[in-house]
Amino acid sequence: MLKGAEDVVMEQEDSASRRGEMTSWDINDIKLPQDVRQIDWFQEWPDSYVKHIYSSEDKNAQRHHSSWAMRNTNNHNSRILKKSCLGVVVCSNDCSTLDGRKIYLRPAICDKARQKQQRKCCPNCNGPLRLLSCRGHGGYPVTNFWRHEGQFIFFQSKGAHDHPRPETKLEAEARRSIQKAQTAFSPSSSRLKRIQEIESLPGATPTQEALPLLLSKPDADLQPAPFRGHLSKSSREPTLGRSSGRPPFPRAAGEDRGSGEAPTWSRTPSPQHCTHPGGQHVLPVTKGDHGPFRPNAGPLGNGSPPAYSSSCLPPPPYPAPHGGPCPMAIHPQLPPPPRGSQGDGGEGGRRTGLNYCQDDTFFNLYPLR
DNA sequence: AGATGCGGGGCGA
DNA sequence: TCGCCCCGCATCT
Repeated sequence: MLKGAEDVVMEQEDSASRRGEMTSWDINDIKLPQDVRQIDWFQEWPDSYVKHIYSSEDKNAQRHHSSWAMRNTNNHNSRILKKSCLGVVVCSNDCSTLDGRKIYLRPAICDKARQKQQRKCCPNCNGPLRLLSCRGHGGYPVTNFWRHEGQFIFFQSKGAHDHPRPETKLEAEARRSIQKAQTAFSPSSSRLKRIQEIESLPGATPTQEALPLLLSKPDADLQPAPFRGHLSKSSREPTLGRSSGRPPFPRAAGEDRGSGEAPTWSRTPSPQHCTHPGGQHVLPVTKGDHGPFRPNAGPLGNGSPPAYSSSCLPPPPYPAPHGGPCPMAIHPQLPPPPRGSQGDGGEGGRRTGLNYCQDDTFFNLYPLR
C-alpha cells in the first residue's frame, strides 16, 4: 500500500508542487499521498473545510482529538473514522456574566451523560442549559474525518461551525475532577445547609454571585473562531505541537485556510479580566508548559490540580490576556448565531422547565474554602 | 463515569 | 444507494 501510493505521490509532487496542491486529496480517495513533505501540527480547533496531514505518531491525531465536542458517527466505513460536532451547551437565559461573557459548556460526548448534563443548570444564572447543536454543514453538524494511512493520519473537516466554541475537553475533564473532589469532600446535604446559612447572613452574597467564576479557564475561551486562517501556523502551532511530541514541521502555509468566511457568530476579542462578578479572582491557575493535548499526561497527569493552562491554546491573533483565572466555559460575549430560537432539535430543543436545577451543579461550582 | 470506537439498523432523500 | 442519525456494546482512561 505504501509503495503503491508512492507513485501517485510522485506524480502529485511533480505536477502540483507540494504547495497547497498537496491538499487536493480527499479523505475518500482510494489512495492518499504518502510522501508528504510536511506534516501539520495538530489542530485543536479545526474549522471550515480544512485538511491536515498529521504524523501517525502524533498522539492527538492518534486519538482523533478535537476541542470541539465531536462524537463518533457511524459511516459504515471502518477505514475512515467520522465524527460529528455536538455543538455547545449554552444557557437558555442567554445570560452573561458581569463582564460580558457567555456560558459555553462542552457537550458531553456520551448520550446519557449529555442528557444528564442538560438537566443541570447554568453556572452563572442557574437557569436551564440548552444544547446548541451544530449545523454548520448544510444544516447538519460539522463533520471531521480521520484516516490512518501509512505513517500519516489524514484529517478532513467539512462544514464551518456555526456556534461558539465549547470549553475544551481538558477543561471539561478538569471541571469533573473538581466536582468529584468537592462532592467527596463535603456531602451536598450539609453543604446545602451551609450555603443556606451563608445566604441568610447579612451581607451574604447570593448564590449567583458565588457561582460562576470558580474555575479558571485557559485562553481557549478567548479565542474566537473566525480567525482560523489568519493565524499563521507558526504562530499557533507550537503549543499544540509541543503537545504532540513532534518536532516542528512548519507546513507550507495558506493551503488549508478553508473558506475563510467567518461564521456569523464571530466574536470580537474581549478583555479577559476573568473576575468574578463580585470582582474576585478565584482559583489560581496552575500553569503548565503544556497544552491540553499534551501527550502522555491527562489533565491531572502531572499531579497538579487541573491545569487551566494559559498555554492551552496558541497565541491568538490579538493580545491574549493571560493568567487571569477565568471561569471555564464562560466566554466572551458574542452574538449568537442566527439560528432562530429553535429549541434546536435534538436534545437541546426539549428543554423547557426552569425548575430542575436541583442537582449538584450548584455545588460543583463552589470552591472549597 | 465518561470518552471513544465499532457495528446494526431505521429513515428520508 | 447514500447520508445521517440512534442505539447498544466493548474497551479504555
